[in-house]
Amino acid sequence: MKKEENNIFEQFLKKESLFKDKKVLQSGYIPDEINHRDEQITQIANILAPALRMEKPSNVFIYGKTGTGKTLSVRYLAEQMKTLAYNKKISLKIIYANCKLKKIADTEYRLIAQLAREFGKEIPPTGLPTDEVYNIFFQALEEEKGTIIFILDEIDQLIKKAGDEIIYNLTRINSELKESQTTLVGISNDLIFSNNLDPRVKSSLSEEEVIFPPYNAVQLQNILKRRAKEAFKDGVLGEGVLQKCAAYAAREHGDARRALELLRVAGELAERKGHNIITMNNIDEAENIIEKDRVLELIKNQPKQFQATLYSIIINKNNSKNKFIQTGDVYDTYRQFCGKIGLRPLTQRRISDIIAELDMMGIINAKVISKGRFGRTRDINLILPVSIELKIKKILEDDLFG
DNA sequence: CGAGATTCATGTGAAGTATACCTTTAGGCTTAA
DNA sequence: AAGCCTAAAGGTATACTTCACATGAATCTCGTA
Repeated sequence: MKKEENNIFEQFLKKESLFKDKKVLQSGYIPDEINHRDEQITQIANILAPALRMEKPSNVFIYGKTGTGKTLSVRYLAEQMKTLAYNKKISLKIIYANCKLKKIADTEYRLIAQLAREFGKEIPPTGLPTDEVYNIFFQALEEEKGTIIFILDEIDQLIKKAGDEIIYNLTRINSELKESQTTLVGISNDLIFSNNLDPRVKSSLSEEEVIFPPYNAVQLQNILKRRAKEAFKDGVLGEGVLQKCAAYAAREHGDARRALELLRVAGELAERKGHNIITMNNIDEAENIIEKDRVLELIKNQPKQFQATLYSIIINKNNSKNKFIQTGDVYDTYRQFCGKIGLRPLTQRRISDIIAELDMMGIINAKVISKGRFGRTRDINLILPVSIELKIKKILEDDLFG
């Protein structure tokens, strides 16, 4: 421990970064130009353009799987419209809300409250009658005196949880407003979910529809190439790295977001190891890390009861060696476990729901099956690699006992 | 032997309860004139 | 007297519980060949 050379961070600084501009690869980044989405962009632009002439644009419904550029394209257009409106002094407000974020906009109340907050209204997280929130919201809209466009991302999640009345109300608000007009832009990952909608809602929401098809491997490569050029310094990309990245992502319905993340993490990995070139191996490692991080992060943020339930499932899997884990078994271990750590046990009814939710999150795989004479149950499986499973177990133990 | 009844272990829907938080309101206290 | 604070009253959303009924295929039952 003598001089600055021995400072551990000294080495870090000396090491030359592979990145030129890392944020280009991060998820919120909006590039100047969007590849392979010209058709969709002009389509949406044409639909929304009337807003700039103070006319009401039609509502739009946008479909497409994750990472097909929906959010990106819409935000890109929103930016452009905002600047234009600002320059020409047109009264136009565009509000973006992601309905998937828990505790922010995943129920009717929260969504409306969140939207109202965008107008600078103070809304408490709970306590107000929903009508009241609607009133505040309505008033905020009226005060705006102009065209307002709502972009509701991942709207399918919201509707699945809270029903389709919200959308109905939102579309109807428009006819009651005097000074302002609103347009809804719904973005959905789920292509078939609109079939379950109330027909009234469906017709009012999808006055126009735009579909974002998945990128194919070639398109992904182009996107990656363009971004990589801005993000990395010259010559740090190993042979075939981009291709591999693209191929990985194309395998999963052409998810560009994933491809970019893969590339970024691979870059970080290579950098941390002190390599000055990114290799195919880094991509493989990145793939593992991303998946692991996603799951671990998800699990860490779960409520205690969810964690306890998951823990019981893992215990059950290791103990019984049964090919099938049943709800009843899980519940038994769960109860015991609750006693051990002093957690008030929930009913089986609730645990059943929790298991279903864990399934939705993709942490476990639970299928309802009937076993004839032996009743009916969920057949629960952990779908994660063992390496992650152990880590999860550790995290849960830390969280639950600590 | 096969059609229909039975059965099990849990799924699932509806309605009720507990909790946490919100606003409003009224009474009591403080303060300034 | 006006202003401010506090506690109580009245209300809501959400997570959870309670109750009751629904499921669906392996197994049982029993009539029939």
